Amino acid sequence: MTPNNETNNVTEIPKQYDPAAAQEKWTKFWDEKKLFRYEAEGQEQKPSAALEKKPFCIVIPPPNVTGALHLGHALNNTLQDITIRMKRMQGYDTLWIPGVDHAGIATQAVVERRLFEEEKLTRRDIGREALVERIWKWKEKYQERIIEQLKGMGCSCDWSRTRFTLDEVCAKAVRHFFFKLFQEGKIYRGKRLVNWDTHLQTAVSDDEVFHETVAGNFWYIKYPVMDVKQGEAAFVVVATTRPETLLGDTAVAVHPDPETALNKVIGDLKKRIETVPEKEKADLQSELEAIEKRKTDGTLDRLKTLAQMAKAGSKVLLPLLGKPIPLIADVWAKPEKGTGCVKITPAHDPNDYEVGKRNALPMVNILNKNGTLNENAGKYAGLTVKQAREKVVADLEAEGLLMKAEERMIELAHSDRSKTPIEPFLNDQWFVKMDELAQSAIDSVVSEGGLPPEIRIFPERYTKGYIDWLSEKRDWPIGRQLWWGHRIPIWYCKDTSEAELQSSFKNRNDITYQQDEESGDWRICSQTEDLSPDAVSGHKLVQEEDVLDTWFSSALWTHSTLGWPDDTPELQKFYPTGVLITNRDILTLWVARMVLAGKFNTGKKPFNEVYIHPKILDKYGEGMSKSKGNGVDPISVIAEFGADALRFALAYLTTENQDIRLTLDFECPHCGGSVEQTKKNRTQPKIQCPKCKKDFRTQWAELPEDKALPEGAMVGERFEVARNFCNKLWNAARFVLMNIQEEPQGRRSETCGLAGSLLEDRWILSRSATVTRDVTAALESYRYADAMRFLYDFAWDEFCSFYVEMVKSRLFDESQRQQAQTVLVHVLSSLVRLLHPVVPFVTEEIWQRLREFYPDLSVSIAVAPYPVCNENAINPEIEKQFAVFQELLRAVRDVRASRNVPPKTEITFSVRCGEQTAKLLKPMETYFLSMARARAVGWGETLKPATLSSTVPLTGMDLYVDLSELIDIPAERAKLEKEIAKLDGFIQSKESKLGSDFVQKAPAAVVEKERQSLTELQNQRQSAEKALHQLG
RNA sequence: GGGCGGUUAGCUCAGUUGGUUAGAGCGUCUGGUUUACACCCAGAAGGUCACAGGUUCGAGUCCCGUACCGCCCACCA
Repeated sequence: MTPNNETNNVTEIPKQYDPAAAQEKWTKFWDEKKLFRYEAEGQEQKPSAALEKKPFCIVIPPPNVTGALHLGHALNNTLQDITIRMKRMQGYDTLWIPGVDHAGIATQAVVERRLFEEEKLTRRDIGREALVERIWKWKEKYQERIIEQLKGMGCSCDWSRTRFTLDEVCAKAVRHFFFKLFQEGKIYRGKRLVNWDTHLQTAVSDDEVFHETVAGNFWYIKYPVMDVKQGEAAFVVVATTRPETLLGDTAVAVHPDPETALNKVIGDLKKRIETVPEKEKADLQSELEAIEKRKTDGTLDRLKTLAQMAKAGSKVLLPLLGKPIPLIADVWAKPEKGTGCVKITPAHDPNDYEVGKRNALPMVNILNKNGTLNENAGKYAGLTVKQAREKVVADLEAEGLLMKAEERMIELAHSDRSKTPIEPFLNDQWFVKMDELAQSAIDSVVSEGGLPPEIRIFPERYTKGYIDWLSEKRDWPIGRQLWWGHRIPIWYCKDTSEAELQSSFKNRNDITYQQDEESGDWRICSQTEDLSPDAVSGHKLVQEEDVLDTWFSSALWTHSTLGWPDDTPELQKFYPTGVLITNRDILTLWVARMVLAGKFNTGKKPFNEVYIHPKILDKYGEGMSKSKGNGVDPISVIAEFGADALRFALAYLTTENQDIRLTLDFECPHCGGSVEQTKKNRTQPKIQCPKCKKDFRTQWAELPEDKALPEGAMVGERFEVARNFCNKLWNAARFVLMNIQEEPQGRRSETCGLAGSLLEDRWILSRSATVTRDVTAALESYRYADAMRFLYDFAWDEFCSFYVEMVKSRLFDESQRQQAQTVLVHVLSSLVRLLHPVVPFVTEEIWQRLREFYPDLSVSIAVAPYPVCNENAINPEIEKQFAVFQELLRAVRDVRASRNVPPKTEITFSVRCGEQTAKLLKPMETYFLSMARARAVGWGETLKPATLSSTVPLTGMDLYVDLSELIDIPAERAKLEKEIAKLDGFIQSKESKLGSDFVQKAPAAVVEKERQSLTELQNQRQSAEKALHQLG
């Protein structure tokens, strides 16, 4: 019986794997079979406690609904899917919860920007409700898109549990969290300087601020001293880059003890100069000199006088406004900087704010929310900051109070959203006290008494940053001046009393309230329902306008998605979750807060492990982001290469300490030419192909005429490699399927029937077991690239290039066929199951075709048992023996290729070798014939080369290839001479090594190894020498 | 200013606790219609492991320094 008879449909297997078809088919199949769903209740056959599977849960780092996913997200989700699929196959009860994040600032900004671009409307034009409605629409659109992208990548999430950080389930958790914090006194109201975007009229976070160096000035301004006494200075001079802020000054400060402070700075600087590298010394030295000069040029004396005056209660006159303000002594004024005196503007500078608090200074806000100056600025009210600055400087000059102006480059903060300068602006703000909470999150990652920490972070080096950040224990500002988010569940009530509140809310344990010390107003927090304005009779309740920081809700993600605060079966089963897989820039903002919130709410850590993966960079080494335009849509890669290729490529590149650099280019859909992706064209909706001059569209196409153009795919070498690998696997499976059609032996166990005596069988089984062990270990410790390399090399170099090639002849031999099939199927089955977590579609396709022959295989590879390493099959001796065969085969092929033997010409060869080796290799003769078209004619210790043959000295053997008329004697001689020269080099270095201290000092085993190696080299040299003589 | 990572073949990257002659893919070159696969097969060329010092019998690997690239955090009257 020959393969490929007409009774079987395997001949229909296409030569090329078709990713699109497989993706569509198996996505649907998995969905229909509900393989990725976890059903908590209503299950017909509830497994007994003993049979209940161990739980393993991952919650997705919810992508922002600001836009579609790029390859960075693709990486993140691929790694999660690999992990969850492996766990599922290993028999865990798995749950991967998908979802998206409302991303307050970013999403509102995107929608607002669009509103303005398209309709020239601002949010104030349409109002809170209408804006929020629009953002919801945006969210619906992008959530759908994101979920589609995740599904397209093959993510095995339980889609029925998709969550959104603003949905009811999450909202409930947020309210409970806030209420609990408020009740325990961990939430308070304070002042905080925010980055005010005067264009968008919103506060933006530090992360959304970028600094740009602009040309500016350093102005020296004289503040006249009031009631000058004998020996006192008439002016205090301060230097500033922002003269207009003097309108909000409430003091001028000088250091209380400038001499000591200055000496300390000088001392520190001197110490540093000694330890610092040479090239930095010069700069520091001149800095030191400049500071030391202050002691002699009168600066210090003046500061000392001013310090005295400050202590005596001197006042200065605020220029332009003519307001008396105190001269104060405060350590914030550094005698080594500027003039040594500093103006204090508590409402517009974070440091000044602290000074203001310390010295009980008034805080004068001079800004309106739109960036113009307010009534506190006197005659400057109504001007923009820029206009005010010019006028202030002019007026100061006119009054003779401007001492000088220096030119200087200034780092100016700009809003990333509107690209306009940021104004620091002091605002009322809600805070969470971090002391205890932060400590609990630190404790979780610190190992004590040699025990592993509660939460392990991979790679370990990230633990430090996490701890350092938390150790600062800076209170967490949780309010945002936005409309998109969870509204802070606080209602203000004026002029009431505790008794009144008690009677209004009696028997309500979901209401709690506190009185503001300053204003006497009451703040009422409601855990569940929104309070109506007349909830307290005779008073009007007003809800807080601000919403909560996005991280406040995402901090709850691990338990809110599982149903907290309710004690759901899911929460009981899956919390703490297994691992959190995310990227490094949110380790603090998100991960740390999840730990502290999780512990605060549930008493338990939110996850056992955290894995931080690398960042995807473009060819310029820049991270992918929407704003830069270099974010590549995974779907466009999938369209070109398939989801499996995308996933394999990304996992293959996920190494421990290197970011992933991807060079991607456009492929012209018209001529197929490659168009380089540049910084310029990567944000354009359409591009003209430089070769065929035709236009194609990109992912940014919006206009109908652009969208009508064909899209240029994103191509990259790494994806090609991965696609080729998938295709290789596909074809290996195709070969196996074409050769197993007759009577299958039924489902075999992992080991039985495999104890064959053939070298190649035992070799591939040993290799398969080793790879199973190594891949599993690598994936379990998040070494994805290692795992991929093991699989790639095994599948391609060992299974395909050797085993499949060798097994061919046996498949045609009735007596050997069955054993060959058994091993072949066993190894393929292990291989596809090992690969399934990475390349789910192609492996499912193969699996389902295998099932046609082996019907008792699992219904889907997604729930098939993950291979377990059979330790008994691992045999290093066999692997060594096989390596001898490989060495010889390679040598024969090399002789053929380098001597230009025509491919069809059969050659003969003999091998001088020991009895053991001969016994080993003789049974392999058939493979030399099939794999190198070379016929073995002799094996033995005493063989000698024929005159017209090529000699290749190998490890413990010499290969003689009979070349007859093909021989080129001078060329052979040259080859041998070159070989001898090379060997001489090695021999010489070995001999000198063995003649040195090495022999005494190195471990005996290493020395012995070197001796053997030298002997081997000498033998080889001798063989080459002999062969040279033979040639005459 | 503090912290972290990187520098290995033309390109993109591996390289386990120090131990024979430093690996892969792509690209290049040679040859190939071998019945799984041209998204393939066989073979070859290509490296002062950034630079300088040290420890060691032995350094890509450990230590010190230098240069360059990248990231994070803080600060900047």
